[in-house]
Amino acid sequence: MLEIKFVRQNFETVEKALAARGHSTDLGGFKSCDDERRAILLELEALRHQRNVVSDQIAEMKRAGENADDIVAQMRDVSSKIKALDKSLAEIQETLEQMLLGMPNIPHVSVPVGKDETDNPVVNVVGERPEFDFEPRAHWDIGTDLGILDFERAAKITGARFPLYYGAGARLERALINFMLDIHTQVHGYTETLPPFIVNRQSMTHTGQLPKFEEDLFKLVDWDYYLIPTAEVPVTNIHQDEILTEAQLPIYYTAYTPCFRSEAGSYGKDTRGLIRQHQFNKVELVKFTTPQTSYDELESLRADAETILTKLELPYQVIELCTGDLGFSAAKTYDLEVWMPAQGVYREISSCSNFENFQARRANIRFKKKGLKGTELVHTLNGSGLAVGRCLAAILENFQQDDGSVIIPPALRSYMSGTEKITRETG
RNA sequence: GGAAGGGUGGCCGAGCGGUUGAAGGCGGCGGCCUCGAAAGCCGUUGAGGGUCUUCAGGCCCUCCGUGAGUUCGAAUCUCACCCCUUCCGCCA
Repeated sequence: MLEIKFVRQNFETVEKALAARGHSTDLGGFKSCDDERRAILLELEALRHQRNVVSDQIAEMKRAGENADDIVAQMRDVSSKIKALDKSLAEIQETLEQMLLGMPNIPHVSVPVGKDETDNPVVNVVGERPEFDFEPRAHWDIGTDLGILDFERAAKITGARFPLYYGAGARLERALINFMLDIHTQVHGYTETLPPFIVNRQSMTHTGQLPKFEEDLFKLVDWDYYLIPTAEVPVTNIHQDEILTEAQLPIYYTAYTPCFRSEAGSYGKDTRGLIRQHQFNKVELVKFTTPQTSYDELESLRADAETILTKLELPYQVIELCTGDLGFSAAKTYDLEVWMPAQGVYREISSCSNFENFQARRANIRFKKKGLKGTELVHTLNGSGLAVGRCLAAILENFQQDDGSVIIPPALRSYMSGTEKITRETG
């Protein structure tokens, strides 16, 4: 959420920034609401002041044994006025709040201007794409033939876009999760967390999924609870309504969780394979930092995610999201895209973002500097480190052999009891 | 699900319907003492918003789980909800 004062004082900047995102906001409505709110507030505070002063008078008169019936009667009037104003203030405040909750973050100055994903510049290309002397097959064919993936039966159990793994496939997924968590905790200094997979409406609002993107979420019937679309939601909300000390920062968390997304509006997209599922596994990285360090922290967060791809020997590229493709809450985002030989394209496998204080303001996460008065909002960041299902898909495709088997990347073998290869027999 | 108790400032904890923004303690900060430190002593120390001012700061409003209500006046009374603890029942 943007600060109301900031929007008020930097109208043109905000308008321009939101336009660059392709966001249409009627800021005129905001202005009149904001003016009205302050007018009401002024009047209300004056009346409250009067009430406070006179109430003290009444107390004194009563103590002195005097009769205060006259002013008490007067105050009855003032009180009902206060009540009425209170109500209109609450209403206008709610309207204003909803407007602010619906406004996306302002892109960082370094973010390239563009209209959609075709304008995202490639920052870096890493690793050697594998050469095949045969036609590389898609991971869904490889996995199904090996007997480690079963999309048909998954559809019987639930429906389309759900995964079912067997044997070495299930084990590979688990190995990837453990591998990623171990690297991030033991090498990169993140604290492992295992958060709830279901969160309440407030948590979803804090990180920006609500109120605008309700249709992307799975909601529980009869509960105001939602299945998490990413660990970002529960983990960022760990510190909601807290005042941290500067010495505590930065805080690094990593979490494995399943993620649930309705994928509304993506019917017909990536209908086959593990790329777009309603349920998938992900290891997430989350940081809480001071405003001064957050952009350095974004670079190191991205490097932490890249480490996983490098160790797995998967070719990938780094792109920077342009203003038109940036997510709602993000000020700056890098995407990591892994090479998928069968499709001949790079596919997103990680998204690393700095939200600056956008989420912190919604979630009320602040910190205090030693010896100084007042508080400051922290900056929050997060990134996938990595999406596990897509990672498994990338391994199947990049490490596939002519005979339909798949080599296990060396870095993972110790997590697979030394298994070097998945074959039809071992699968 | 049944019964009881409780949610107060960074933390712990007191609080008669009217100088209680809130005693006391811890922690933090400043000072005294000391070669230095500890201990001890003294002082200081919440957040959000509005408004005035060149700044420092002044003035005002709000906040004692959340939301309604009673009252001239609510941390204090009433109701509903949420959360926590303990006991009983059930259960992975």
